[in-house]
Amino acid sequence: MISERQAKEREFRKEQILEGALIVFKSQGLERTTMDEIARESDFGKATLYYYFSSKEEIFIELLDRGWKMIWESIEPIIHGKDQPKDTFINSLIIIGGLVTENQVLFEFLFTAPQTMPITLLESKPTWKNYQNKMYGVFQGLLEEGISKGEFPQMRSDLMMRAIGGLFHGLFFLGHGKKPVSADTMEDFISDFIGKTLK
Amino acid sequence: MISERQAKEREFRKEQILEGALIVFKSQGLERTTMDEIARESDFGKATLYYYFSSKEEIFIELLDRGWKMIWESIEPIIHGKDQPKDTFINSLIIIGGLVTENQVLFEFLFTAPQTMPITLLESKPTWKNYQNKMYGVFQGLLEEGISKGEFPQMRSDLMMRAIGGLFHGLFFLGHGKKPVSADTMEDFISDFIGKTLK
DNA sequence: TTATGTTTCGAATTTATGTTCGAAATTTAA
DNA sequence: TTAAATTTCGAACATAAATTCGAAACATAA
Repeated sequence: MISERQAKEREFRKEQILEGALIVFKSQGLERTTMDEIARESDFGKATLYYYFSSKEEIFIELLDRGWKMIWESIEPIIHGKDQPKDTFINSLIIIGGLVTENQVLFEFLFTAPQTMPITLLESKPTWKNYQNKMYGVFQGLLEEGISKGEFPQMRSDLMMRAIGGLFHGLFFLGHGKKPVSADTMEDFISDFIGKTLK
Repeated sequence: MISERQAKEREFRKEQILEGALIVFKSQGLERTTMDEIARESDFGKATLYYYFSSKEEIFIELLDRGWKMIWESIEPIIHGKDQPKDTFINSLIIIGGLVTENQVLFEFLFTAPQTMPITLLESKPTWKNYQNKMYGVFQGLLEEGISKGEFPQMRSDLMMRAIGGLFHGLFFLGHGKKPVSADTMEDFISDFIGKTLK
């Protein structure tokens, strides 16, 4: 039988492991990350990792699930608010921008990990993918609504969605050199680019 | 001693191997690609691959080198032409767009591979990276020149470069689902987006 | 034809690393 | 205090896949 406190400690240790794993995954990617490195980084024995997680993939997936859940939950209230599409859209982007600057390492991982992931991990219909789909769906819906109401200029919303996906990606990488963006640049970027393009 | 014809045949076989490797790398990434698969795809024995290349990484690098060389050489004449910055800029993008639609598989690889690549492969200052840097440098230079001449609206050229990097990336992926873009979409995209934003 | 150079590849070798095992350490609760 | 439950982890195991080996096939040129 596990007490409340024990459960909390167990959860805390999971988080410690996830934190260490994030650092390694972010710099090495799924394949090149070894359980030895995660163990070293999180300061547990390698076998202990298997006490908390059943495999390396599970750790990876859990990072994505928790991260995307956080994103979704942070924009949900705004989405369900009563603002006009354009305001909802821009406010959501600003919220996400804020999260990103708070949490560079995590977000760089969230936005880039899916591209380096084996297809098998997508076929299991993971939780994080649902949140991601919901989010993209909402954004595209807002764009379309905004266009039909004349709040946005006439444009192909699917193309614009591609651009936005690319833009968020571009926040982290210039060209393909690995040079993370600063908080200021991020602010500038949103107000400058989104502002000019959509207003 | 190797005759001219032998050299050509050898080069041809290298190309066969690279062609097979591209298919596998593109769908599996560097890590999950096995020499067995490259051998099967290119229809050589596994050991034969080592006769032509010294390692799996070398094959990967050679694909990047040849690809980026091709991009650079295709825009170089335009860059050295006498057009105004804005025209040079847009024409270069159009050229690249053309190459991309001709060569989807290769370009998807060229634009996405660097993100999945171990840092060690970047530390060796590879040839392809030089071409890439030259290209980005030229683009940023054109932007700055165009801004100062009033051909482009006032903007922060470094931010716009980030956007452009992201846009090219976004051509291939919507969100993070692996759904390559069609040739038409690509056309639309360039004329629609670049047109609206820069003109 | 034959000797020399070139190319091919199946099988063996090596290495890296994900996962499991089993015993020890620690914590909990009576 | 002590026994049961929980947590920890070093060492062993298993496997996949990169690379090498060595011999055979093939081509070339005298």
